[in-house]
Amino acid sequence: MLNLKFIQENPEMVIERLAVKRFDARVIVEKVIELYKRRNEAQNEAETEKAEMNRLSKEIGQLFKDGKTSEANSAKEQTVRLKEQIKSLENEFDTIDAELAQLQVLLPNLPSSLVPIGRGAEDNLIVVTGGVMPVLHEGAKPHWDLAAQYNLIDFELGVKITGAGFPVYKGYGARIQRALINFFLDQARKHGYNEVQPPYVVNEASGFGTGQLPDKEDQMYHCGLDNLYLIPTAEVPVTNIFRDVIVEAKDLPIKTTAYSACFRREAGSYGKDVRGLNRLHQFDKVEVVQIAHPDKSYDSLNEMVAYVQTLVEMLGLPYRILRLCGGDMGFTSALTYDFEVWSAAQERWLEVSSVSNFESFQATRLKLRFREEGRSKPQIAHTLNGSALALPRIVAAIYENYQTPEGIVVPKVLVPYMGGCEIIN
RNA sequence: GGAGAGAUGGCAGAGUGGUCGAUUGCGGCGGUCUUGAAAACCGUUGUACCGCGAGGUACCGGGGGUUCGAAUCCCUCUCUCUCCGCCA
Repeated sequence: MLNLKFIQENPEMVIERLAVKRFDARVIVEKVIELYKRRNEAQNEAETEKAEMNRLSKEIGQLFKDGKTSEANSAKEQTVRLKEQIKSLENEFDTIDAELAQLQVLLPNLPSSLVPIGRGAEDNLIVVTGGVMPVLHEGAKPHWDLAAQYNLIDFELGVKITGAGFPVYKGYGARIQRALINFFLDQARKHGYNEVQPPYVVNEASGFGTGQLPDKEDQMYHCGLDNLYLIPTAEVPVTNIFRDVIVEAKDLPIKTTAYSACFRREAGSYGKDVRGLNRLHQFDKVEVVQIAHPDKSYDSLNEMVAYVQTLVEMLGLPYRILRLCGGDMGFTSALTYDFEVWSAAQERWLEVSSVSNFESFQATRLKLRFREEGRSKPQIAHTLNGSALALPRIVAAIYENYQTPEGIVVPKVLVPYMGGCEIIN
């Protein structure tokens, strides 16, 4: 979330930048400024009275000690009125403070100056295109047919056990999942990411820290009895490792990776988007997260984009990298690059990764700070994350792009992870 | 699930109504000493908000209460630990 003082000091800039995200912030910003001022006034008055109260209390204590009971008792009478005033000022402060907190979470993050103007997906900027488009043989099939033909994924069985969007992977279909997870984790480790295994269920504070709550609870599965949420991405538990933490500047950037299953309710999705592996309620993903110095966070972002690029290239998939326009970006992001791979039988691009710099937006919520050498005060850090990578659409593209009349060829880098299997048939 | 104990600064651990933002130890930082280091000794060492500043306010798990005054007393919630039971 945006810092209140920052909003108060730069109202026009906030309104202007948020217009890029097609968000009209004027009413909220003006309200924030007004409330902020009133809150400060209440705080100042309350604190003045409290200082007086503290002074009186000490005096009364001393009077009792000295045996001057009647003087002490008359001083006590003075405190009655003070107490009332303090109480009412504090109530006012609390009320305004709560209103401010509510407004504060309504404002999205400011987009970086690199963000293209635009309304939706059609306005995203293609910054890189790579890989070779495959030429499929006659009778090539979409991945859901291939999955059935080679007995790799059983969608109906998932429906029976749980419901739509929870497929059962079988045989080589299961093995290639595990192969991809291990491949991605090994690559991340080679690029300096520390591997962790986080919880798949998080509490409210964690959901708030990364920005899923309070607004997007309908996208997460909720365990009502315990008031916990199934994670929609490992970003949530991994980034929350650093909630309420002050790190040393010399340790930045802190690079963490984790595999997790991800759970998304995907309320409102329908049509061809949900066919096969295109959109699932449970899927596997390896995530990379960085905690960065504010001066260096865009270096981190570029590094992460370059890293994800190596992954799709090693898998030999045709891909493109998009810089998301203001209208298509997420609420919490300042700059986002999406990776899409070509799914040759569906003849469509599938999003497989989203790499974002959140700047101080999440870190402000998380109270994630760093301390510079010397005695300077802690400052808010920057956070970034990216999928590296999300499995289902990668699997869909591999099945479709690598299909031959003889079977599905296993990408070279995965063969060692598949016990030497070079073709699935 | 049953019974009990507890939650204090980076960590350990005192503090049961006032001078306690909090004894002390360890760790960290600075210094003395040393060719250098260690040891020893001395000093220093939380965070947030308000204020140009001097300074003020808040924070001893969260919330509420008693009191002129609460880390300390009361209520409540959450969490942790120990033992028993169950179980991967």
